[in-house]
Amino acid sequence: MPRPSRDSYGDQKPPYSYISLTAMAIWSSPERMLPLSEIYRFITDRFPYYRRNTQRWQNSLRHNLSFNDCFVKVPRRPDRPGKGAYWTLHPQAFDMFENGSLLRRRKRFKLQKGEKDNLNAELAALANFNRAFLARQAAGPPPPASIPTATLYTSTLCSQLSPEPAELPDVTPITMLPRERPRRAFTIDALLEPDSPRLSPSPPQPMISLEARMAAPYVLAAQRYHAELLQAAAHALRPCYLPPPPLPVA
DNA sequence: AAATGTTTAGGTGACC
DNA sequence: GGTCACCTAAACATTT
Repeated sequence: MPRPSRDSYGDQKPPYSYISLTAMAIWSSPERMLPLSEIYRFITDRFPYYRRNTQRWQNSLRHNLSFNDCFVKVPRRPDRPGKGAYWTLHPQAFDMFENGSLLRRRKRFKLQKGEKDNLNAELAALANFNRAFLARQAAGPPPPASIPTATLYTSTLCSQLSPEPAELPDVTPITMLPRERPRRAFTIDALLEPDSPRLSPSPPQPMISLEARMAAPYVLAAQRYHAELLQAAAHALRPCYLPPPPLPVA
């Protein structure tokens, strides 16, 4: 399917659903996650049809973001304050679309109750951590006894963080992914685990491995997000929790 | 106050 | 006719 260029449908309504348009917008961003305002901007930039009646379609779009499990709300980083959260695609939602087409989904993406609860708990913990981080910054360095529970949560991430991931290849926003996708649990811990052997099958199959990597933009974005977050946290907490940096060798 | 997010409800068209 | 995906409207809550 051709990639939609700017104004590719003129004033005509494009044949994409709001879910498709939103996925497209998210997919086009370097971090594979966008705030609502940027999703709006992506759509109005490319599809003049949506420059009119903005209240109507934006309400529908927000409804879709909340209603559909395929979209995941990621709390803002503490160092990027602003209104609203970031939105991303659930990693397991990448094969929603039939034959890589955004025109129609194969089936509705629905998380099971347990999966949804886990995800919500993780994201709530992340949001709590952000709040605690901001409060801590406002109040100055805290005494060690006051580590919030969310720090425990993130400390488990520390040991699992891999180095800064390499940049993803630029992926055309209109083509969705082939079959292969990660099936790991959608918890922050699971996301930060190194790829399982299943994703890098033996004997090695470079194409599948690459596809698998491309199919997990949220994983990479989350890794980057948390690496930066924890770096900032470590920096802020160093006076209390970390040994001083080694003295330079004379 | 405005933007953002959630939820409920009703409707249409395609498909089986 | 039932089911599903999708669209629209609206009321309300939350956040900045």
